Amino acid sequence: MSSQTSSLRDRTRRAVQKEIADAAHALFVERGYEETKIDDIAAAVGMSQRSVFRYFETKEELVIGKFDFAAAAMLAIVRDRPMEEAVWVSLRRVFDEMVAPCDDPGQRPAAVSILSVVFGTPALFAAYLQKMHQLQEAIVEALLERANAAGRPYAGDDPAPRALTAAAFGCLVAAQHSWLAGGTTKTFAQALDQAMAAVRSPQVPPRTG
Amino acid sequence: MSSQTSSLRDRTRRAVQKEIADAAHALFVERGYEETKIDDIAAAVGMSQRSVFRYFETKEELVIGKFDFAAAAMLAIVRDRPMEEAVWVSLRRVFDEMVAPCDDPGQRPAAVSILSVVFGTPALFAAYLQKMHQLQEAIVEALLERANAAGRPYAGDDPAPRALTAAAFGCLVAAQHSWLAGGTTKTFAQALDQAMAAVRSPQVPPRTG
DNA sequence: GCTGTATATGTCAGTGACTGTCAAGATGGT
DNA sequence: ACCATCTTGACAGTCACTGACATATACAGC
Repeated sequence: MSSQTSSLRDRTRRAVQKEIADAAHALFVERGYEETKIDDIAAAVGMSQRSVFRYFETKEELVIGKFDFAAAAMLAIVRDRPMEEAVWVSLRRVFDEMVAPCDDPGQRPAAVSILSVVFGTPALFAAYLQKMHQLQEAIVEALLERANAAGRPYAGDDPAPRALTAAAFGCLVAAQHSWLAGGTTKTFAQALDQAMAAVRSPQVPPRTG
Repeated sequence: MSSQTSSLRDRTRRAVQKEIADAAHALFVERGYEETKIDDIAAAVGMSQRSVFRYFETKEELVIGKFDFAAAAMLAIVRDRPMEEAVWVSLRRVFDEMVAPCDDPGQRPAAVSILSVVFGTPALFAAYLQKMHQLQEAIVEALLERANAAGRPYAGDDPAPRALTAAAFGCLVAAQHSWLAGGTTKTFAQALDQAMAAVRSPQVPPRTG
């Protein structure tokens, strides 16, 4: 019952998890998500089907589980941003966690292939939207706490924080869609900034043609 | 091969569909979605499991298929709104199709029970988000066509229409969530108006020149 | 009425994601 | 070396969903 932050067993577990996810990812890109059976993934890593499900609750988690890492970092960002900062700006900073892998030359190919599979597979996309919604709820919670700490709490039934966060996530997904559809020519940061500016332009709207 | 808008067979098919959906709905509310098997629904309407799947592609469609009706009406609204109207306002009018059942005393109990099941069942909620996203895409398409018809088309890569629509749908879902969580005390129209106002509060008409 | 064609339905077998269970094996601490 | 704990494979089972085939029912023309 050692409560180490990272025991040996924990580390090996993470390693095996990564190995399975990588093998699955490769197969998904190669043959497609639906066409790849759990047995194929199990065979690729030399395990039984049952053991794959001991590391991932569902097939979808093999792909969208990658966003769980970002989730923790995003919540930390909400808390660390200056309390006076406008919510919309803080949310944009939160999304930097999603932007980074897409615009970093090293991680970009992997990020694009993941997003392509997600956006190209209805079942996966539904799971992705759900995960974003969970994340959204957690961020709303963090925003409420931040407002409390700042001494200006929201009214109990004020829909503003939830609505703003939902709108921002809408922009995030819309930006991902546009960015992928446009052949990922510009940076994802640009696509996201444009989308978010279209909904809530800063004080002075930039020249609109 | 009669191409009537509503042949006898079409009508009986709709009737059977409604009968199945109603039976399923009752069982879902009574025992819960996951606990209700397709066989239970089939037995309730005196059919085989196979026949249920001839009327509904998936178990989820038994619930969220109800939104397909609204979808067609919503697209019509986009097209019928004055072309000068701000997109955000048109989207609010589009959502009237979702508001009506929630605020009409006659349909309200049914609407609330459906939304409760959807928001209370992760698998269903994921499917719901996906369906809203499909609807969203269709509405973006309609907005683009409307802009074309008005003589001021969007630039090919302008993320504004998609971002605005995504943000509006975010508000819709957030409002539904708040409305349900708050015990449906106020009207849903109020909840939605508040949410959408929080994102684009005083709709300042863009100074184009 | 009779017949041919299209549609609706039941039955059966099968796939694939996922779960519970149990026994055997590997591991880590003492 | 020993024991508690974790890990694994094997097996059987559930449930959503699909394809195939046979049968029944409906609707047409004659």
